[in-house]
Amino acid sequence: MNTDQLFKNINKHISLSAVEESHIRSLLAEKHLSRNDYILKQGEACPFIYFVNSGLLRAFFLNPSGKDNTVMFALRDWWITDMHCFLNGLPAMVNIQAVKPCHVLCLSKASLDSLFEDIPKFNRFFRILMQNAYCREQLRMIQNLSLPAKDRYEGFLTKYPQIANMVTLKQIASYLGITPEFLSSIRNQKKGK
Amino acid sequence: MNTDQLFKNINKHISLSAVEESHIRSLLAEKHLSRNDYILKQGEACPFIYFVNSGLLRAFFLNPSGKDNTVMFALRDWWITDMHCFLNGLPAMVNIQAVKPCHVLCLSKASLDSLFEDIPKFNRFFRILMQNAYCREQLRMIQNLSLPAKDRYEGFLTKYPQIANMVTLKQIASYLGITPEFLSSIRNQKKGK
DNA sequence: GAAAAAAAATAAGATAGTTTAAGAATTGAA
DNA sequence: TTCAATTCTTAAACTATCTTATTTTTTTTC
Repeated sequence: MNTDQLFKNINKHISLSAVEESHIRSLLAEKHLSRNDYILKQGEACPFIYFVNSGLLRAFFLNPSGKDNTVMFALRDWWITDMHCFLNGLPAMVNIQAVKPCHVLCLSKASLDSLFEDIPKFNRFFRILMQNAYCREQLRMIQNLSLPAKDRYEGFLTKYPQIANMVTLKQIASYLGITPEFLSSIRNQKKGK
Repeated sequence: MNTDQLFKNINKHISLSAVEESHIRSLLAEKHLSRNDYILKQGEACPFIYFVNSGLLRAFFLNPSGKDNTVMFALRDWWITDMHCFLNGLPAMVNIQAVKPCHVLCLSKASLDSLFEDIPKFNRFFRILMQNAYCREQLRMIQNLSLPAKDRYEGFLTKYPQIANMVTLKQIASYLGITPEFLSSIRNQKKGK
């Protein structure tokens, strides 16, 4: 199991001893996903948080009438889960699916809780993770509220150029909260200029 | 300085000794705000996080063309700041203004950092605060993307009935990302039924 | 490398939400 | 208590975005 990327990620914020690292390693499972595989489905239990070693995942919500809304993408070096349901032991609200073949490391809720107890500074690490996630989400909210679709699209291209290159127009539209047809027409306008 | 509410808030997640409580108390300042007073203005420094002892605050973003978007409200027992700018020492992106007269406790970034060092379990407390904030924001994002304005309005009334009673229609519209005129017409439709 | 499947483009008609503007109702400050 | 300011309502014209349907292009699979 390759955990280099993971510990590079964690050590950005706290420093772990070799013993602590190997303790964490003992709590992890790994999973290889093919394109389109699901690691989480709406309505099912959500006992894991995933660290992305490689590949690209997409979390999305299907509303009762089948409309697809992308909650987030996760590239290499990102953490992903349905946080609310993971933390509170609730059935998942969102689906998480591999957009590209993925290699992920899985940490269960029980293991995470044990880390908070056994390695107290892990609280600090996760606090920073949550701070960043909250700020990112808040910024997205401000932009969704204050900008028209075209500007949101340009913001997305600037902020996540790698992701923009790996996902379909449909998935970008679903992230921006517009229809693929409308995004297609936005692209077309831009070309015109 | 009345800190009962504050420690009730903190002790929901960690338990503090009397010594720790009085240490925290020594780091706090308090502030009384009249209606419409600002505790934060876009572009200015954002060195504090505020705990609301009483009253009601609103954080909002004014885009270049003057459109007002409400980022959050904060009632008694809530924490509020421009989190991204507070944590990273950046000029504020949002304004925070008293909707009703307020009594708030102020904690500086430097004091918060010192708490993370001196009372390590404070990391746990703040982690949980950030988890909740992130999940709340994510849920709001899903609803904004997947629901029409009328449903978002009903969701707001159900989730925050107290706030709905204390703020203007204009401010609710600004939170929902629609114009006051359109919210007024939604209200009118509902009355019709 | 060809057939099948999925994605993207295009276009016309429909709708949710905005803009502007004016009058009615509330609210706040003196 | 009154007056000025703000907020709320209403309505018509307008626009961004959606829906539906068809065609073209790209991708996947056998």
